[in-house]
Amino acid sequence: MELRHLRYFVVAEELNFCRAAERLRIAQPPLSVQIRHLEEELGVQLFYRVKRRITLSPAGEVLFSQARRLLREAEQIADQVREAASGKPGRSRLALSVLRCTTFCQVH
Amino acid sequence: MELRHLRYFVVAEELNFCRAAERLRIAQPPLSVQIRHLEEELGVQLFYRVKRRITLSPAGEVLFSQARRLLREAEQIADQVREAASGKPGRSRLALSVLRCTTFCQVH
DNA sequence: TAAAAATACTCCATAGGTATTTTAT
DNA sequence: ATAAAATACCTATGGAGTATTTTTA
Repeated sequence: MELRHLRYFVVAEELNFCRAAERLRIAQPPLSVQIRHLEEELGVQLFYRVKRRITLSPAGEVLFSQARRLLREAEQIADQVREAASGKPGRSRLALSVLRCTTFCQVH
Repeated sequence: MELRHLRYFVVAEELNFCRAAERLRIAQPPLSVQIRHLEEELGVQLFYRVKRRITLSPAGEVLFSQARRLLREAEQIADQVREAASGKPGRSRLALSVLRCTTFCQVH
């Protein structure tokens, strides 16, 4: 599983694959393929495909909220790293939130 | 940035690139290249390369702890999704911890 | 001399594109 | 007729390997 799969998945959730592909600036078939790869790797069906209409499966709903969170955290990490390199501690509310959450997770 | 970069990076941190590459079952040059790509994308130096000896930069240290956490969370997400698909709520301590942390992060 | 990182290629796996088919509006 | 997903096939980007160089211990 790569972040690319999750980036595609979270966009694909709220639209049909055609419009999602447009948003992602890729063609529709590659998007369908990547979603299928993700499903195969997880061993789980993420979308119900019924009559050329896609809807999220329960597992897909779990992945949607979690994937969105993970992608947001990945962005925050990149920001933190850049801040650390620029010398400034950069105590933004966002960065602090991440730090607090990290501590919370490590404790539990 | 992809999870692959972070997987390579966290292994590379604790060893020299040669031994890290062995652990990752890839050759040393591709590992060096991927680390460099990560540095280029972040626009940040992660390792000090002094006299063919590598050490973590401050930004690298930030990334190390955060990347380890993100990779762990990615694993937990995959587990959660598989559990959701298998029908069982699967209230493992790990899964609960993630859920709690998610709530915490979303609130703040 | 040995050991480790970087450089310069070569190769190939696979992400992404194009064309087409299928199916349900 | 239209629109959307899937299938088949092709292309090409870039990840990974091999060989070599550089540098330091």
